[in-house]
Amino acid sequence: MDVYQKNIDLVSTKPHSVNPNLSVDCVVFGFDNENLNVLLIQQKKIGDIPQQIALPGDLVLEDESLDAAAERVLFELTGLKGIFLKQFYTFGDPNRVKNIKDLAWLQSYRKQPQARVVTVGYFALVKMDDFQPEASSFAETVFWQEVQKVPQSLAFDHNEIITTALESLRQDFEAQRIGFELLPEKFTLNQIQVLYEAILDKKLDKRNFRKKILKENLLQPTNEKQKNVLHKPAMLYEFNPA
Amino acid sequence: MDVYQKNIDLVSTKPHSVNPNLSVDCVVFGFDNENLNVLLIQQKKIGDIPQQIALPGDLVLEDESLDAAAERVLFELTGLKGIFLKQFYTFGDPNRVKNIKDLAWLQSYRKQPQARVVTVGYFALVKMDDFQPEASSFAETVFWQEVQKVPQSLAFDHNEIITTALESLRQDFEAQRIGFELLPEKFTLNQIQVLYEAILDKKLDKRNFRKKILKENLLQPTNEKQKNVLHKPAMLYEFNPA
DNA sequence: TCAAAAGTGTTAAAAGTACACCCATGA
DNA sequence: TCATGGGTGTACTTTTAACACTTTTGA
Repeated sequence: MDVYQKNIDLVSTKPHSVNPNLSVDCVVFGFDNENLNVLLIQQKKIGDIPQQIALPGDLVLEDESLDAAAERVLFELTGLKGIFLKQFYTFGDPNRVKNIKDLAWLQSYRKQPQARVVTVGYFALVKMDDFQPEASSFAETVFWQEVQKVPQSLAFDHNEIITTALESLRQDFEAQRIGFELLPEKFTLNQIQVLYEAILDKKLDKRNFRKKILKENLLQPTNEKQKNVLHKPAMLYEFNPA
Repeated sequence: MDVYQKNIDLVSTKPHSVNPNLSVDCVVFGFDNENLNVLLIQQKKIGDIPQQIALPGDLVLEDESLDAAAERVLFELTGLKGIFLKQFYTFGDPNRVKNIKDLAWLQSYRKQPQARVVTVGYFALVKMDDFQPEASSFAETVFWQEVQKVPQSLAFDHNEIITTALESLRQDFEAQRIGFELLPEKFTLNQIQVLYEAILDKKLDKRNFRKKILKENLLQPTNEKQKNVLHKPAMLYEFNPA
């Protein structure tokens, strides 16, 4: 049922005009069967100002929901779509886009570079080799960066946004059993363990981990094993939809 | 260390001007040793339009952080201060203030009644008798309403905001051991249990609950008992700061 | 003496934790 | 034959869950 069925149209702003005070930033975490990465862009070069590294993010359109804005902005900058993005926190320090390091970029890309911008943070978790990011719009390049190796000098307050997103990711991960989507169709138990260790950033006991994960009855063994490995080949499992 | 120490002042907006697109709404939960309540306001009467019930909330000032805005707005409408408010979600449906039922109020109180407004939700949990709310600004009255008895017809999307706030409250409550602050200085074990049951909205086993809560070593018995009760008087406990 | 809430223990099942050795493979 | 990661079981502790009767008080 549409709560707004009785609405009258009060919108006076032009369709597709941007709201200069409201943006979204997307923290897309990617797993490569080894490390947890985050998707970053390098801003296009402007004069002789050093190019900054940033999260994909941009202003929201006036007639667009926040969720839709996150999806659109991620697509425009990185070419990625079909990613489930979840809102996690809104960053509203009045000075968050007032640092001198960000001035040149703001003056080049924003009609109101002095405007206060509140940004709504979104995060997602994907399998890296399912997506081929391609830079466009004001992104010169797009790349995956290991979470532990993200430079401490991102544009705006993007380091803080990533830190907060990581906390939300871990909370969600411990609460629910998400994560199998991040593995190949067939995978070893050790691959899952590496995934869990990457996200939670701690070592887990092999035997206890296996007991726990198998007890959930979400995995079933295939009759295949690893090939061409320099050790005893591991059994391959698959996700059991049930 | 101040991240923004190198800032230059880029603000062109007038100090204390409001941002027409950004608001905060406060969901203050109160406990009266019996039920969980939520703090609501009744809007001031405008012509012959029915007065609506709403959450305390209003637009954010241009040079104000979101946290500060939540604190200020709550104070302006209800007189309450010194309450720890926690951000929980941002509501950004482009039509969330476009329902006809809200039109008269918007036209009376907003310079740009047609503006799209994104609202940042905050919640808090307090002991009801620590605070005496007093209506001011556009609130005609302020009152506590039992959570189960909140009318389904609040202004804007405030019913949805309360529902989401309740989920966040419960999540926080199960995760951490908050909640003792909501009781009188000396309290019975049953009072704590009633509090837990009110917040989590489910019955708990008396013996198991007592075992669990006492094992945490946060409570110590006083040598007082209830008086003038029509049954065996209960031992009074106090919070043990340690 | 009655009504009302206080107070109390046991058992069983489930979940978590710590820990060490043999196995299968390719080089 | 060696290096490498795969694979397995047990004992102990902690946590959770289910469940019923006696006690103390004021009316």
